[in-house]
Amino acid sequence: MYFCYSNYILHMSQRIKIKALLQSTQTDVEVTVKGWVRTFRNNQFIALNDGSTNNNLQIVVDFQNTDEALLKRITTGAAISATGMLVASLGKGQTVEVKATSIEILGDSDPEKYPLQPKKHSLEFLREIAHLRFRTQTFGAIFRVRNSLAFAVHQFFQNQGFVYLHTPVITASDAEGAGEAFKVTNFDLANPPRTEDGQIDYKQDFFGKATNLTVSGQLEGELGAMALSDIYTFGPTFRAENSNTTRHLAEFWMIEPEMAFYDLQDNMNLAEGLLKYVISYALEHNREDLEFLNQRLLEEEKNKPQNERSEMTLIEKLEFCLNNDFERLTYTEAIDILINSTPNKKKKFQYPVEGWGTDLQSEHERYLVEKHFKKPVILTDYPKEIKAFYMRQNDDGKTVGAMDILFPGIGEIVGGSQREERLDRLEQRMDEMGIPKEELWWYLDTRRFGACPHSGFGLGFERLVLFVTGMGNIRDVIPFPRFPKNAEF
RNA sequence: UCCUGAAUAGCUCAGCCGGUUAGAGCAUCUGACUGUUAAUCAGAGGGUCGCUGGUUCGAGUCCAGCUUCAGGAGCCA
Repeated sequence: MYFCYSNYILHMSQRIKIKALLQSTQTDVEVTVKGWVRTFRNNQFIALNDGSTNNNLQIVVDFQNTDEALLKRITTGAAISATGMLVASLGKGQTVEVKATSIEILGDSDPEKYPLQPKKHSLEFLREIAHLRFRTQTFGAIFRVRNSLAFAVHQFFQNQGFVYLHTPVITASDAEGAGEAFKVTNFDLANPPRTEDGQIDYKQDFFGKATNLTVSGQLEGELGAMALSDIYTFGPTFRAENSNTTRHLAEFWMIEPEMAFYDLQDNMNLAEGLLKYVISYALEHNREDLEFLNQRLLEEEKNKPQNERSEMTLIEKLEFCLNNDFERLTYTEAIDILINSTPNKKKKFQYPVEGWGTDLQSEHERYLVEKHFKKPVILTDYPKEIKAFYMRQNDDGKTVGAMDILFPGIGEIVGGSQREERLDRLEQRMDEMGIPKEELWWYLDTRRFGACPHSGFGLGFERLVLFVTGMGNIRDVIPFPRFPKNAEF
């Protein structure tokens, strides 16, 4: 249904979303609202929320003229429908309220059993009741922001003529080396068919070969880009790593654009542009939610010692991110900075930075982003030994055209590269790294027929949501997180 | 997977050097009050102290193993 706010008010018989109502300037009209009771104060005031906004609508009940049995059923968590006059509020804390003429209980909520109380709950507890945590202010705000970010991602790419490409969720190639994959089979696991030498006989499996859930859509994405020019994927990705951290999930959503005729600079420009676009979109369209999350973070950090608190509030951090260019430097330059850094000289790093060639540890990345530059950093041109086979080899013979974007508090949010388009160089690297060329014949075909310079990257969607909402644990920014020992709900 | 820490009422936590009947705040229930903002006031109910074993006259407390959770590390997005 297409609508504007004034239309809303005219259709009195219809249910009105609370967001529209609170924005309305019209009062003294009869309205019907439906939602869930957050609290019922003083036998008189219902704080009603329907998820359209973080703010509650106050429903005033004439308790002296209302059936007592009905009043008893207005409990935290109950779904109700309320009809009454929208009036200017007599109390403080809200501009308008609804003076109810009738209240209907749509769904009771037994207060003895309903786990959510009108009080602060720990994020750990809410994680255990993830099916109900949407009903809290924090999670309502998080998932509205997540929604906006997802929409903005599509809008950013669509505005530039990118094609949204659906790469497969089930794949046969495990050659990418992007992490442990979950196996996909319809064998009876207790008794799988075996070959004569006792190996599991995947020829008899559903796909006639061993298959797994995708760990990346990149290789297929490249195939699309070699005809459509600019594509992006945005879908679920699966990693069977035994990762138990605040920034890893076994099932997460990843955005992977691939662009023909893009070099590494173009690639970085696109990634930085994307991040800034979606952040500004959220700031514009989710102001109230972000202000709530901003406040939540301030409250949380009150309990921390001064030196552990953020220098900027959440919203300041997001705005700062928009108003400053990301710092771009090479891996080699980063190593120089780290070697000469105070913590390295004072041996404060757990892993001392001794020289060129090793991968950066989290503490090194954090130093660069949070202490040295104090803004997002793009690191480029890593040693080829620590990067994937498909990255374009630089002329120096030791580095590749990789780029990682590091964000404060998150670490790596984007990982990408210019792709190696030269067949001989690519095959040579695959041989060196033990990647089976036969399995990836279709990938190599793009280098045989009309190869061209091209680039792409992967953006971890939940890490983006983590950054924008200021939350600390990735398990709190996806509705139902999957991680080792947990696939509840 | 490794390191550190934790697990006590529905939730958040206290419980000292091992010692009688395990406490508080909030929530819930009952009553009072009725323009409240996590309402307030009075009262009540609510516990296999994560699980299994061990030490001990005696274990919420000490020891071992396991499970789960949190934070950090690795793998990465």
